Amino acid sequence: MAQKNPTSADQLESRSREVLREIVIQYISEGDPISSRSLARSGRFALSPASLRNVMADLEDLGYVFQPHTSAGRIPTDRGYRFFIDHLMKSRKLTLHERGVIDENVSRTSELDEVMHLCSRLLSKLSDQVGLVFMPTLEHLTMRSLDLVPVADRRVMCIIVGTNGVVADKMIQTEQNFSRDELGRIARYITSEFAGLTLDEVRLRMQSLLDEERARYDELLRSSMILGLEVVGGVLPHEHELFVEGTNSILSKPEFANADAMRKTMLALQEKEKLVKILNQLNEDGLRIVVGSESQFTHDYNLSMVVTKYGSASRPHGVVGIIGPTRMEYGRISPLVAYLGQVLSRKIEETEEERGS
Amino acid sequence: MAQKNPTSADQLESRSREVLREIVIQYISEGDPISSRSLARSGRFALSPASLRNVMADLEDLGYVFQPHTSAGRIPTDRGYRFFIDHLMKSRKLTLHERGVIDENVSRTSELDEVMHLCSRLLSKLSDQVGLVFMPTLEHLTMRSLDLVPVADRRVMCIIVGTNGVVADKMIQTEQNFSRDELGRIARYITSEFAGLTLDEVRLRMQSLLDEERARYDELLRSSMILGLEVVGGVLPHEHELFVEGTNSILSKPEFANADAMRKTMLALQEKEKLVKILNQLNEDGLRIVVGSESQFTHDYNLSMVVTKYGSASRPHGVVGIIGPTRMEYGRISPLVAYLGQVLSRKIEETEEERGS
DNA sequence: TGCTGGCACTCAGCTCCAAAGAGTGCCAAG
DNA sequence: CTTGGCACTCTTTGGAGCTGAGTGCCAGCA
Repeated sequence: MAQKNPTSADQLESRSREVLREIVIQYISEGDPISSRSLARSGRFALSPASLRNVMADLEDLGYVFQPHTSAGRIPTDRGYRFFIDHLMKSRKLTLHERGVIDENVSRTSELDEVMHLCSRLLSKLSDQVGLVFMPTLEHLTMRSLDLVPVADRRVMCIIVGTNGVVADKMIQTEQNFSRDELGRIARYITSEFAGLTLDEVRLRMQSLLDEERARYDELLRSSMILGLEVVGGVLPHEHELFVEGTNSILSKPEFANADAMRKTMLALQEKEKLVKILNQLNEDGLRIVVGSESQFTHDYNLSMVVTKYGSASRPHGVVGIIGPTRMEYGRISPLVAYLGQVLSRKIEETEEERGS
Repeated sequence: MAQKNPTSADQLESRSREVLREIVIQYISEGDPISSRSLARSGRFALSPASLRNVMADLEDLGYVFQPHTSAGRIPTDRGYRFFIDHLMKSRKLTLHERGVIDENVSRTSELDEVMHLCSRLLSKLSDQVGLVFMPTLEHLTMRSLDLVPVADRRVMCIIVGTNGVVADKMIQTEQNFSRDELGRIARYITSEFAGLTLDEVRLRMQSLLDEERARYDELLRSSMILGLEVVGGVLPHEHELFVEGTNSILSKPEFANADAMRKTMLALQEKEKLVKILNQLNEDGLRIVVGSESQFTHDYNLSMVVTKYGSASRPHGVVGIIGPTRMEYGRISPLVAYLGQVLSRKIEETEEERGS
């Protein structure tokens, strides 16, 4: 019997823990409700099915497992998964092969944008789930230089290079027509004046400079600020960029075998804004696993996420991870995500150093 | 009885034509096999169901319709659709509303890339199908100017502006480190030397210039050519860009209600390379409708396309259209696609003129 | 000759039922 | 506390039977 109450749940009787673990593991690999007999057959318990049934009934009372119908085996609840993940799971190490594939691929690319794209593809492929790489707002990006290139009548292409190697580009419409030389002068001015600040800070200072007395008679200053605000002001194209790769792989999962579940899932994955919101809310460092009902987003859909933040130690950068059915191999996927987080972070630090020198 | 043989099919007896037309129209709107009775009920024929059955049997012999099983009504075959499209279909005019939505939206955007994106969204929304806009290779793009911006150690951002307003950007790795000034000089040199040529021609001339005697001692020339070839040589990022918008909408079509069809369809839509290949093969001008089995791509999937080329009169540009289940309202969708093709073309011509002046 | 009503036939889809199988819960005995 | 046994529940599967929609064909009629 369970002498623990549901609220102080992290101390299940040792036997119950083992049973719960076995249920989750078996369920993850089979996908069917787990019966007392199949637990007994596993050989992991010196107990008869009847005894296991008692334990299972307790686990059900505590809300860790449930039966889809009276005469069926047990399936872990989200709560059961949670407990499994927090206390029972043993992460597998990465295989040499996985590590090799990642290292090799990543070493071949140098452009940061590409690396991120690559990572989401790799994640998707290696985990057979949907890979995510999220590159958060550039508000905190530190500007290293700005370039302005005339493209057409009153149309200017802006290129902002950040200290962390991220490059943002944006097309803007200008009020007046600037010549190539004027644009060059303005860009040099802005670079010299604002390099080293975050875009947020740049925006603030530009605004205040524009309000100052000096802007009245300093033509270069004024047009620079007006143009600059245009650049920094709006949403940059790369902002909130979210790579979602491998939606296919999720289509063949048995939990989405019926058309309705499939449709719902696909629609959910298209709602990037919602996803971005959730990802933005993650504020702990390290690996984070969100199980089904724990999040607004994954709530309805039997979806879970395994994600981690990446970025240089000094400056958090974004979120990388996978999204897939709640019934997934957390033990295999967690180290994968963790490793890719590390790889991305290292890559970013490398680029920063390179630039620093 | 049909006195025509299947091969000279475009001259069906007038009555058969009407029946086929009615079958296709009804089937498109209902989605269920069409019976002789429901044709009779339509009031369009002064004939009894029994007589219509005879006509239908003829149409079946000629391969225009088929029965999913012996005691079911008739469904058009791909061949039936083809005949309908070529000879029987009456295109509806665009509604004021549709026209309004398109005009208003398009007039609000000026950036060409954005316009294309917008068009695929509009198409998808207005047709409730998957919208496509395909921007073909830039090989034939005429270069107006080139800019080179240093981004990091041996990394350079290139911006090519075409005479038609298309802007391509690309990040390249260089052998040596160029200063901002050097890059500026190189860019100016290339622009002055090659503006007005297509990228293909640019590539050729650069290669031959590099092989010339002069390149031995003219340092600027040599490094310009090496860098330039790097820029023009590889595949540019925008090349083959294909916007696919509104995959959601297809998910709720009844023909994809079962999970398997849905999965296949989604997978098909992800295969952009294949799609690009098909789109590239379209070489007729004007509206083109590809029905199911007529194309490699749409073969397996019950998919059809309605597409048209767009671009200025002088220079074809790309392909715009929709993709959806074979059972779709061709009469409503065709003018929509045609109109969007016109709109895009006009937009492109406008940008060219603007630049020409 | 062409059209039509009638009729036999086919077939998908639904409901109903029975049997099988998988599992559970509970109890009494070890 | 464990366990074998047993009754019970519930899903799944398959078959039988019925219904309705539709067809093809034929014979009679204009």
